[in-house]
Amino acid sequence: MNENVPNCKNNYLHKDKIEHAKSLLINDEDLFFVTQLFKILGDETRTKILSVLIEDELCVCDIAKILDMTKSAISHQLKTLRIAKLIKSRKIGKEVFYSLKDDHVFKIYKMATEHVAE
Amino acid sequence: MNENVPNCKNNYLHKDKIEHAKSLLINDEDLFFVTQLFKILGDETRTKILSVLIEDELCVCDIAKILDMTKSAISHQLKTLRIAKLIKSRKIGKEVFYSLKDDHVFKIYKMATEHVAE
DNA sequence: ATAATAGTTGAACAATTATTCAACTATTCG
DNA sequence: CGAATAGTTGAATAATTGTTCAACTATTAT
Repeated sequence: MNENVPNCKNNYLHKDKIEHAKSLLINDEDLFFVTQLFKILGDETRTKILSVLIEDELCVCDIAKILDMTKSAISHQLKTLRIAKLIKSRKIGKEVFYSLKDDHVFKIYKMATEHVAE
Repeated sequence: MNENVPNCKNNYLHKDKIEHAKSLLINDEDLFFVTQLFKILGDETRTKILSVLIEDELCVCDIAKILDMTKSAISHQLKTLRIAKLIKSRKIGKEVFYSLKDDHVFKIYKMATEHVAE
């Protein structure tokens, strides 16, 4: 099943190292949620949407205009962002206004930008 | 081309808002690099690899054993992480040891975990 | 009530990508 | 040298996913 098990003669040599590293392995629950979050942030359209919502709420149509994309495409991505609890919405008449749920995401972006800036 | 342009009667109403939001739109270069980084972090295998490299370098075979995956799969992902400059490698004999390049990534993870923890 | 508009939704399509497989290189050891 | 081992690589496959399209709901205005 796993080609590696019978090989790697140095197994005994690195054994302690491996055991210790195993204890550092991220647990399944954290892994799922953190990876999920990064997957959501790893899309250009969603990043753009979040960036224009920094200071104020916007309706779907506004966002579509700013990004020069269809309302449908934007709506799909807004749904993804809403399910991930990164944004929230409120309806006024026919319009639905979206805004950021908290500033955690921007701290993450800021940190990522710092990393990238090097 | 864009279904939205002729619609959205409230254009005049939200005009200032839209213009201001446009100025907040993340620029193309930052967008590319930040999204690229998050794409790389948005994979369970890569996240696991980074997590086991927190404290010490490991060879490909060690990582493969810890994650119970083939050396080939691990090697492919290590290459991705190396190209993204998240890890570095050094060769000793037949073995190639991989380690984190800096601790930026873990600050990002830490922040993401905090976000997720809510 | 009818028309117009804002937004949502599901299916289809296209593009991306993680893993597998097999073949390959490089290094060590007998 | 030849055998064994660590790791890499490219092609193929399978799964995921972002956008489009068309049809739909909900709200407003005439």
